[in-house]
Amino acid sequence: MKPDLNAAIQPLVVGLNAVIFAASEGELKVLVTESVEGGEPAMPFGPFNPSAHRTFEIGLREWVRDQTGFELGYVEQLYTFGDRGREAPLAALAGAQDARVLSVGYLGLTPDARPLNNTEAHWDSWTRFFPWEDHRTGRPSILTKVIEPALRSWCDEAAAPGRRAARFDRVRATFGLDGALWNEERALDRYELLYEAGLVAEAARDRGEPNAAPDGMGVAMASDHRRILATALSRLRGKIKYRPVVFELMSDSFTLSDLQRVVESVSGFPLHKQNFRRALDRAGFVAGTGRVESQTGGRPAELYRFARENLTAGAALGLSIPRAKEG
Amino acid sequence: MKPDLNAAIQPLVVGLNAVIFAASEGELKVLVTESVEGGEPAMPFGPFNPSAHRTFEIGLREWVRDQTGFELGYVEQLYTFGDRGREAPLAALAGAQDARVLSVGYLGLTPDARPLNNTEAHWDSWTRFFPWEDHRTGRPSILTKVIEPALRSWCDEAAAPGRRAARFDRVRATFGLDGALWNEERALDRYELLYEAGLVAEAARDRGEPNAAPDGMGVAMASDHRRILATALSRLRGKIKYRPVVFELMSDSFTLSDLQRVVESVSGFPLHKQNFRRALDRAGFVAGTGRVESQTGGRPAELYRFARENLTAGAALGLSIPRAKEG
DNA sequence: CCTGAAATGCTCATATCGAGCATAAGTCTG
DNA sequence: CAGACTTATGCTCGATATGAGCATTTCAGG
Repeated sequence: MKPDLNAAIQPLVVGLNAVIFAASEGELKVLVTESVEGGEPAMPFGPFNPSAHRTFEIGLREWVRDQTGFELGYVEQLYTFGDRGREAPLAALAGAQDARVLSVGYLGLTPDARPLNNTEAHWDSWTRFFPWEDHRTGRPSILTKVIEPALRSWCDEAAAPGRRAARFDRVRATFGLDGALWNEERALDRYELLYEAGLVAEAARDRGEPNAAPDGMGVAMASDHRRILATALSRLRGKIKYRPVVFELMSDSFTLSDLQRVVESVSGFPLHKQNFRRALDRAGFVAGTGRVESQTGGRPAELYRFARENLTAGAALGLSIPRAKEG
Repeated sequence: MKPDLNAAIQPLVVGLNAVIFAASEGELKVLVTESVEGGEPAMPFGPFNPSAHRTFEIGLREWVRDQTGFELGYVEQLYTFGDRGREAPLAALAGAQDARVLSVGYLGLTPDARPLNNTEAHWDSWTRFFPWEDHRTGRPSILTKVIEPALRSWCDEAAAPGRRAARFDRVRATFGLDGALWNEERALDRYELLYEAGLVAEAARDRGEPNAAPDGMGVAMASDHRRILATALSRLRGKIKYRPVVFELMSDSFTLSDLQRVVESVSGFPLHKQNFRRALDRAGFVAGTGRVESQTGGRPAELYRFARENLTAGAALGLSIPRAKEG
């Protein structure tokens, strides 16, 4: 009955994975490193060195600094990935053999996409990896033209009628089909479902089969990095609603339209401008600075700043996301 | 620049930690195992064996089955704990030496506190460990009599005036002092703050000092298990609001008062009965079964069941928590 | 000075929320 | 067996929040 931890000392490597988001020109970007051997893009990751680092976070910050020259700001732990089968692609990337690889994923946010000190890392819009998640200019055509038909036939492929129905229920809820609502927070569920249905390139790759994914399904990433990115996007989309984390993505002063563009880029939906402002106002998140920004193309906009001092007072710490009618 | 994962192969043990909640008689209970050597209660935990288990979840389920005879139902990953300093207490518990110990914490929910097949594990109300979190019958006196004064003087202990103010802001927001609202989801923040302020027994214990915590601050647990339990409680309190997870704690049929009691026990607050029902109703989460339960002490209550079939249809998947005025 | 583009201000109908009153249907007590 | 008590359940009302859209303001540029 007595647990014996020593029994578990086996080849085991813990990696740290960072999904780092920044906003530039109203677009949410992610820090991407081109992988060394494969042609697939990856995100900053590296070993956790237990003798050097007192905590994961310390290790991560050092790691990211070394690899990208970038100093992390806000950081939170995402998820720990430990399924067998992650080794192969990671070993290819990093030279580790015969060891089980666990990764602790972290989400990092930072005000702006500062230039990087090396050429292997760059900022990329997340939409490259998840084109079906961007509804800012209407429902993406890839959904209607490719994904929905493919998923429907994937449902039909199931053997038993019961399993067909179960598959379809899942597809329906996840992708907002047949009247169900599209929930932007379920980005991870959608990616996992697409993987299961073989509609993203990683699915066949991980089984050693030739690519069978349709065109337009976004750029595949090394190992399970795209899954980790989906985890981060889902988390951020959820968190933004109940913690004022967007401001971690903004610089010191910004116009309300800037802020709105960033929130839209995160959530993937257009917002109703007036209602967005009203909500901000009520929450007391922002305070005017008196200065204005006149390069707006129209009436100059007042510059605002994040009103940290009001935070403890207010009740709700979330940003309401007043979706506009799609368009 | 090329990451070398092999460099990180060092004594490293990954443990799995399970926080298992069940509801019995309207109380949320947690599965507690008495630790073998120390006198402190612990929660089921054990090594993750990478060669035997394809995923954490599989390892965890097996582990819990062996250790408690209990079959897990709903399970979700909580957090991975990796700070240095966790080894000492864990080594004492489990005989591991000289290795860095990481734990992947999991939250498990199960309908009812079934009897267990051994005497080392039992169900315990979470309130034993966090008495300050139970506001069902009003603000707990330990808050007013012990915690608030102690925290205020902890604030004053800070050297610089700026640090005093920062401490107080944190205390105020975390514990809902001076007009700020008590947010039940911040149970983890509260535990961590109490730890930092030396008000829970673990704080002095981990530094090898004699206990300095006031009486009534709940039962200390082995290693950082109480922190993990706080993480689980926070997570559950949050999750209940946007996913219908409460039903994982209910048996097949239940009265609405049963359900309400469980939600109250989770959130630590009394709810407004009529509004709670209205919200349930609107969300379409429950369906009447026609049968009634007459052992209520008053008018018999209809028995309801979780209406899984309505789930995909509805928009909001959360349970609204209409707090009643404290009392 | 007229026009287009944003920014900003305001209104209105509707939905939701917090609170409390009222009624129903059992058990318990004398 | 009536009346008290207890819990379940139904319903209403005012206060707020939300979704939608119209109106006005203030720039830049011809």
